[in-house]
Amino acid sequence: MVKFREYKQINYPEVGKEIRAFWENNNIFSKTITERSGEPSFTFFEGPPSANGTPGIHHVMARAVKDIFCRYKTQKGFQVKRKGGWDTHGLPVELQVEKELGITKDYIGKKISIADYNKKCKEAVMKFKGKWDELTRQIGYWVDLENPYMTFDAHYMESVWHLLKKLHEKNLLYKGYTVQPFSPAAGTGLSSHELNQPGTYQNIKDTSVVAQFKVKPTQQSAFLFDQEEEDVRILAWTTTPWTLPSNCALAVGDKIHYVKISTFNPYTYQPVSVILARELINKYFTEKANQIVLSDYQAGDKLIPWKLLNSFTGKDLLEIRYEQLMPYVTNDKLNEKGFRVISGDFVSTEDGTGVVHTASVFGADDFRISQQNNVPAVMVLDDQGLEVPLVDRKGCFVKEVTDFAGKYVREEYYPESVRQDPNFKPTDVLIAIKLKEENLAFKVEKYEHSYPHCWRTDKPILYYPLDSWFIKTTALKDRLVALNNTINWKPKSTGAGRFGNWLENLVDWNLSRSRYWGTPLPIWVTVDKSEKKCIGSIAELRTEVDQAVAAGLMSESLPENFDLHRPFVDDVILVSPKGQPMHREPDLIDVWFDSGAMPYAQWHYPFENQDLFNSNYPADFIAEGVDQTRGWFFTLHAISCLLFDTVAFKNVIANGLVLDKNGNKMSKRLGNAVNPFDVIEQYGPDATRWYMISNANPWDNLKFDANGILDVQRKFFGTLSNTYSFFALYANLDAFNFKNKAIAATEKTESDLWIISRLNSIVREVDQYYDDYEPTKAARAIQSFTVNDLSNWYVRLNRKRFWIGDYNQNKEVAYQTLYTCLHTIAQLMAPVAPFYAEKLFLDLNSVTKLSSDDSVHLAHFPVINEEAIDTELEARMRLAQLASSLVHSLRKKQKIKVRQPLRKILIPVLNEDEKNRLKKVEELIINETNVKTIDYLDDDAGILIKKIKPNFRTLGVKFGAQLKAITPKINSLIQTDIAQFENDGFFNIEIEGEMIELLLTDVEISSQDIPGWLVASMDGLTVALDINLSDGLKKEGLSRDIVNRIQNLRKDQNLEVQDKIDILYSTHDKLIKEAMEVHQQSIQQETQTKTILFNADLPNGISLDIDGAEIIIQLNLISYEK
RNA sequence: GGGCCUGUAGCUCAGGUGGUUAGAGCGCUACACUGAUAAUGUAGAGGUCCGUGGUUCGAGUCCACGCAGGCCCA
Repeated sequence: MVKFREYKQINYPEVGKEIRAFWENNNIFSKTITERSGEPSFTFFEGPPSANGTPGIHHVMARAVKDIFCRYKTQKGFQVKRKGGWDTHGLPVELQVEKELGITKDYIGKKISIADYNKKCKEAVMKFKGKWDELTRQIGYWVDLENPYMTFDAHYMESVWHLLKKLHEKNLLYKGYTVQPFSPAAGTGLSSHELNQPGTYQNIKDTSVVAQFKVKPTQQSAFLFDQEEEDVRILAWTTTPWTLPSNCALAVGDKIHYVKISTFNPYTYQPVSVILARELINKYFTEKANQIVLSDYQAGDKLIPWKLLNSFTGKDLLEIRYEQLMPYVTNDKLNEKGFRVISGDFVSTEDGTGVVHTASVFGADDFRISQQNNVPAVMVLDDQGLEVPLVDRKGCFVKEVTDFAGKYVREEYYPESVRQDPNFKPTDVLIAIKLKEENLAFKVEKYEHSYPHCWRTDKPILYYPLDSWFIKTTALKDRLVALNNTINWKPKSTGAGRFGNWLENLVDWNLSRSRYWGTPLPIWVTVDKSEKKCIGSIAELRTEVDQAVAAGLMSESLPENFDLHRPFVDDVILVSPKGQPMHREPDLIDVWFDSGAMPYAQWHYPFENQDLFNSNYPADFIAEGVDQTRGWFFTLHAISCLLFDTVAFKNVIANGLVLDKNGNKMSKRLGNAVNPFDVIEQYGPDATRWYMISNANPWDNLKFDANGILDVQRKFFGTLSNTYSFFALYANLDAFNFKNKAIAATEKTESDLWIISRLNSIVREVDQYYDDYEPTKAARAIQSFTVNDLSNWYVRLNRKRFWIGDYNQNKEVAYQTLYTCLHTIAQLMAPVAPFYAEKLFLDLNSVTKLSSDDSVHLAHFPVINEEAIDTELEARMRLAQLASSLVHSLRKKQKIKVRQPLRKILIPVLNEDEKNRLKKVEELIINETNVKTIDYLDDDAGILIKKIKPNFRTLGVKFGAQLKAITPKINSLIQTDIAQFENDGFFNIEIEGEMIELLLTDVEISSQDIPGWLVASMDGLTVALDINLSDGLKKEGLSRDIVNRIQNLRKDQNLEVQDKIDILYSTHDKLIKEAMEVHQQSIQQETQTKTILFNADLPNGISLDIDGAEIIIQLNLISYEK
């Protein structure tokens, strides 16, 4: 006879290990996929982590979320393929290798070959793969770890090349420039990482200029002109005067307040009206000077008078045109679209004038807002006819800037000897002098600030336009936005706000990276840049190389297993259609393109697996951290939209962060990082997952506190396993195995029907929540059902059914009902707590074999039995719970223990419906509260005291402002008023001399009190309790006390539940003796006693105290009889 | 500086479409229960719903401006 497994206590980490072994030994994960062959597929994309660091606790969270929906969809009958993946390229890997080798980027290609360097990178990137895989298995995240995609794999890279070629064919790949840190002295660009090296930022003194930009009178600027001939100028500040010839726009802050001030130029003494931020007035003008009348001013006066004329916001200034400040280079395009005021989100009023001079090619902000506002750059054509900026790569002005041609823009670039010359003047100073003379400068001064320097040469860097390859994402911006609107984002705001706004302000995707370890850009160009080729596959490259061999440019064909990485691909020279040699563009592509390409590259699409790809694209679901919004979420979306005109994913959860328990970010440096392995080892995977999911929505930040896991263990898992243990204990005693068919509903008790109704309601609810990607709500609903409905109500009410008497149908119904609930809970909780759910499922099935599935994760999601849902019954039961709770509270107040039976409860009812409802749950209330009868008090007698209160919802609509007067009137109605109101169905009251009519729907009437009774009420239900005790009731109460004492004795003597006993007793208390005699039968039944005999002399008996009276009991175990 | 999120009891969190007495669990205190027992029940204490204005008969909820924390971007 197989029995249900019984446990003394549950060791949750052990459950994790045991079930993991079960899964691995029985290939359950792969069965969940193979057994769903032919079913519709639900597609999930795994966002690839980088395995060059160890996993953190937040990965447990992220992976739990992914896992939940994959398991759920499998339950719902879908086939859910899940390929693991690794992000292997990129800067972090390079940096780690450089740290390990103790080298800098300068060494690469010199002291270490690129080949060796990349070999190191390849080794380093998978350093912690073992740890990742182990954690993945420990937390039960089911994903194919055996055949993951790797972004450095040749097949993967080939697919990436294919995508790039498709982009090229669609004319979405182009070469342009971005503004990046550049060191003219070293002749090289600097990465943001190099800029973050210590010592890079140094304080230097620069010549700063506040320049005057003359406003053109137009319709937009009309409000700035008080007189026709007024000289209105916008003041803009710069610490890099050498960029002023390249000025193309002025940036203001939309919300910043600006003013127009009438004054005189301090260098030319000419009258002028200047515009600057209101907050910065006293930086340029003194209060004292404001006292002076403008017309009193004489050229050369020290104090320059000023007068505030006008005030407005940045928004008002937008699109105003001004005259070019230093017109060395200009053209029609510039005159048409340049030299206007635009909005800059970075503009502040901390320094300068609140207006920022913008030279699009010499500042990162400048470049961005110029692009966004369609402002052209100030450029000239070089010898080859290519557009170049006004400063060359050595840091000198080009010849077109006639006054300063050939001069270094920063004095630090001059040799020391030149700078020592007493007559030497830096270019910035020369520019400042010129501006002063031409009435173009308002203020010139030295300004000390922190500025980045090149770590190689120790000279200041420039922000400079450098060549880059771009994907023209802006060309399909509208489509990107439109498709995004079809994606179901969790939470919504991340999709509409964070991601949506990002798409609205999209700039082209800069693909180029000047690095070593990554996917090389597959573009070859001729030296004169007139011809180019984009290669889309290895085969294509092979063909091209053969042609190059034929042309004598290459010595041999491409070898088998050619590595597409640098440096090998750099050595490939192709031949152009015109017979010119072609060299590869040296850049690598952005690693984000790698990961965004995973839907295609993971299957080596289109070279292999076209069917697999077609049936698994786009993804139904992905989930990653919210920090991926502009990372993976974007690259997936962009590639998919640009090349396939579809979304890459239909549903997405953007997780929040996992913080420490105080809400601080976890970091290894602060020592507050939580090691996930320790947590799993200590608390087990299920409680950890359940805690993370049930505590807060995944998209909210989680304050991780291990105490929370303990709570979850105690509250949810403890209660659930207790309930199972309770079931197993008695089911084993009665040899219950669910072999008889399910008993009909007509044979069930009210509470059986109720819990099954609740169960079905909860199945529906949980299904809905999972389907809506609301794991937190699902987990909370399951927990609430388990703890509140099943354990605290159903089991509590039905305890006796399980352990009293012989096996009968009533008992069997109870077993079946409880079994069904536990079994269903196992299925519902399986996505969130896969291990324990499995254990519960297996333990239950081991005896009954009701389910043919080997695993809860192979079973289908519970089917809702709509007929079992009885909302009326659920409402009744709430009423019973409420009534019981009220009686308990009355007992409590009177200090009458529950064991003492009471005669009667009186419940006032307002109508027949309410009475019938209560009658149906009468038994339950009686049992739960230990009273003999319930009487119902109709209102006919008129003795109920009623309470009336306004129904603001209806009154508010009808009377609005009069409510303030009506409310106290209603509250002050007396009993006879209420009775009349109820009788007539309406009631008139006088408000400010006006009669108004109230209807019954305008108020809520409830019974409040019964004169002369002990009452309690809540939510409209009132109960009254009769606390008079008859002798009979007292004896019955005593008999229960006696049972209690005997049970304690049994426990003290370590008797098993099923052991039978005989009892001898003696007492001098008359009432106790009578109680023993009157209730002998029930005492015997409850305590498994065969015979009870009175015996005055019990030397070995145990003396017990019952409310001050003594009883001596001797208890003998009857040897077990077959 | 911009976008987005969060702010409700000591802690973790609920609070469609505005409705007057703001809830739950944990923790705390007291009592009860004692064959689910490392469980359970009942009651109590605990709140300027981040602040300030506004809309409204009525605001935790709607609007505006702030403050604090966080993420991303600059």
